[in-house]
Amino acid sequence: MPHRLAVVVPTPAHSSIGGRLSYLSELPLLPGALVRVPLGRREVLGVVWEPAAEVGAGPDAFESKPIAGSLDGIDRLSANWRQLVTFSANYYQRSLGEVALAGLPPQLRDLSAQQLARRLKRPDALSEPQATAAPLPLTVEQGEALAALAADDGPFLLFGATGSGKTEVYLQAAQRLLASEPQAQVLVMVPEINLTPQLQERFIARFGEDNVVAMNSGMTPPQRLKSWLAAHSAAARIVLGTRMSVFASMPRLRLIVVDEEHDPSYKQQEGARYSARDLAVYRGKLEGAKVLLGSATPSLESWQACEKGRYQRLVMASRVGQAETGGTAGAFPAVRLVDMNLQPKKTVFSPQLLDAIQQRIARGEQSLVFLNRRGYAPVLACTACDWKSECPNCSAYRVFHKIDRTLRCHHCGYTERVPRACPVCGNVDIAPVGRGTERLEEHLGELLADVKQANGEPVRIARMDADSTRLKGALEQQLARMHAGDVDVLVGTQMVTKGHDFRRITLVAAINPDSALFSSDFRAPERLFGLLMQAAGRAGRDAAQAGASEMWVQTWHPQHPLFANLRKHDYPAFAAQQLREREQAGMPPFGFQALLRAEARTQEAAQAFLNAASTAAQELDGADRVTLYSAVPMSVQRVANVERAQLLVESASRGALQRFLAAWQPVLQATREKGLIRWAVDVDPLVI
DNA sequence: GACTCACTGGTC
DNA sequence: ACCAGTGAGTCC
Repeated sequence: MPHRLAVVVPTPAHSSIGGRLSYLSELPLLPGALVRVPLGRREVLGVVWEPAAEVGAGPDAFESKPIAGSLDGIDRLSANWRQLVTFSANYYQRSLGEVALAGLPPQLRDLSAQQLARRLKRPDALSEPQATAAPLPLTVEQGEALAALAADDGPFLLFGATGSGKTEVYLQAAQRLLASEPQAQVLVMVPEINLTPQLQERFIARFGEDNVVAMNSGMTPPQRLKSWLAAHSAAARIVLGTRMSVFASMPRLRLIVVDEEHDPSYKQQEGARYSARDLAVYRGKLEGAKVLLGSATPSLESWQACEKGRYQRLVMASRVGQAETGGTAGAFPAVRLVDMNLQPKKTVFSPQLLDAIQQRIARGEQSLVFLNRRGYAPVLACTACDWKSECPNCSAYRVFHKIDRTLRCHHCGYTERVPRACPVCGNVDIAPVGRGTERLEEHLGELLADVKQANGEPVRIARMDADSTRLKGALEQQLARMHAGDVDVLVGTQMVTKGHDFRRITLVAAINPDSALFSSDFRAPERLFGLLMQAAGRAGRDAAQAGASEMWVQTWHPQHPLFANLRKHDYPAFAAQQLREREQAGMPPFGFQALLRAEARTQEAAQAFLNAASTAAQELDGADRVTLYSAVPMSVQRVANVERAQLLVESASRGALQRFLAAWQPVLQATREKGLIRWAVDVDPLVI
């Protein structure tokens, strides 16, 4: 046993063994090698992190165990990959092992050596890559974007209007790269699993099935292992995945595309809370790969980076098919604001909007109506006493789902049949309050009951949200119905506004987007503007109908400045206005934030931990360059009977914040509080 | 984080 | 006597 290995294993940062553990090995395994090692009574997967040392060279404070085996059949992970993991772990305050193992397919851990060997041996049916689709002709703007991409190092922000053909730019950028560098690999990230299939189809059509693999959490473990191995061996040229794929091992990575880079899904919301978009930029620099971020409504962080010259902006302002005919912003749907103050009380669909929808039905065109709330009603209430459908485990109401007569908590999942009578006073008259997509669909059905299509058939209304698409294949089926023109009006949550290329839609309506206008979350306006622009982009994608397309917004605040910029489809003006406000307030991207979150049996315990951590922090070097706010309950204070609180840390300097957090870590580990369940640091949080 | 162990309180 | 639930401690 002459060699000592430093191995990272999946342990949390706050567990006294968050760093490297040392094991013994007959062979001097090199950094990046995958090993199976004993940890307590279990056996876990680990990665060798440092060159092997002779036994006796280091301190012998504890008894090192021998490794249980090594995964010889798999190439070592590269120095770049390990550096990406090291940076991520440091930046997001997590252990090396947790980040490293999160980037590896779970089956590597579970399979025995023999099973794995069999997997590796299995010959891939190496058919000739069959690319069936030819590149599309480029617009002038697309051509210019590709030329700029080739001429510089980046990172690049492709600011392209919806329908301007960003995907074609990604495809051809990949194509040009692969043509000039036969060994190169490309990583393409998308925000949601839902968006992978259609993009995957386009990439497969262009590059052939063998060259493209997908990576997302919806895949089965064997599929994930297969994709990972294909990327790791560089057999797959293109990896298409969700945020987790930023950690895909790709030895010849030369281009990273982050589509819809503004999308909050790129921020992991539990465990290691990394931003895949930000890590993509870091990884590009590290590996010498170009980074191309794309969006019609970029994050203000990326927009500001362009203003400062850190990112290079590529602009595609016109829609494909309109640029050539000399069309301008008129090609985008006209924005119609409905002042709800002027409507009769309790109006859900204003008469104007209803009329516009009916006109579409008569012309055989489709409409899309969205409301950011699923279920029938967000609350059920007794009309006699003050009972409301509160969740017994959370500080939130359970949502009424009429379809199966249940009350469901959207936070902890607790579900019950709707009571026949009020559980407090016995009154049988309990009523839904407010509305979700189910109720909206029902209401619209009543309003349009007598309306007929041109052929005399009744109107077809469909609903699309997380509930209606839960079953396997349901989403595909609903999308197919929509594309086939079997639906006249589609009611849905914001999921209907993302990505899908519906050709026959000429009207999009936001029923009640006002809550975001006055939210305490400083990013709410940014998200709303993006959502509405994106939704508007669903309308009039077929050039012939573009002129008659409309985006309707029902609001109680038609004078809000956000809508003035929306009318003009003027993202740059909106961004400039928001950035001025952010700068004055010292908010991101001008200031930097981190949250310390705590979960405990009681709210007092959670806050006591945070306050103790805060007090201890005052003693640290560099504490004068950060601001620590007081502990506050989270907006949903209790989930599944766990009380939650958080503490905000701010600094004008990213570096100062990073240095402070690193110094704080051991203090946090040493802070004990009775009743505390767990805690975590969230760097660059999206939701405060 | 995953796991074990020791201890508690409730039940037949 | 036998559990489920919980809190504390360990893991190279």
